[in-house]
Amino acid sequence: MASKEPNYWLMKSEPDAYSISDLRNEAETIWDGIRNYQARNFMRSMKIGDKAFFYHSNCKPPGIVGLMEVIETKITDPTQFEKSSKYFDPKSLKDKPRWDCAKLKYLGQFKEKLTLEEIRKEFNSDELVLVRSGNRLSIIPVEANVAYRLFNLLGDAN
DNA sequence: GCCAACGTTGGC
DNA sequence: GCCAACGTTGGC
Repeated sequence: MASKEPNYWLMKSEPDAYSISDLRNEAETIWDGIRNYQARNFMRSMKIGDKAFFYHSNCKPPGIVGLMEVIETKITDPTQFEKSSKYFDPKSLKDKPRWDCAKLKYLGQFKEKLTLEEIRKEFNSDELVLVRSGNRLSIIPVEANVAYRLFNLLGDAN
């Protein structure tokens, strides 16, 4: 059976909390700590083999820094049950977890960060919701044609 | 530090 | 079900 084209995503992380360097060192990670239903639902719809742009948020300047691949899905987020975690959710039940996530593997880091400012020059908010002012969604679907244009802007990866 | 853009919560 | 109050995200 021929493999399907991957879907593309953009996933935000504050580099102070978890950066592309951290992922490069660990090779793979579960994307835990998502506590927004829309973002969770997007993560639920990820398929193994999908690609995701790693976006550094809340830093100067924010932008796309690397590329990842989805290697596992439907993982219960363990932090929801950890009392000491900032992501602890007292309303989540062990036999009915509220939060789950995907596992991502490091594919590469781009030689140059593609900044939000540069992305704004190329895309409007209908093409890529990331550039909508006030956008807070931490996991964003990316249409294939938008992904190809991003790759053109990004150039080579290491 | 400010604030726009939401999502969530809870009273009614 | 409405909506005011509140909290969070994240650019600037």
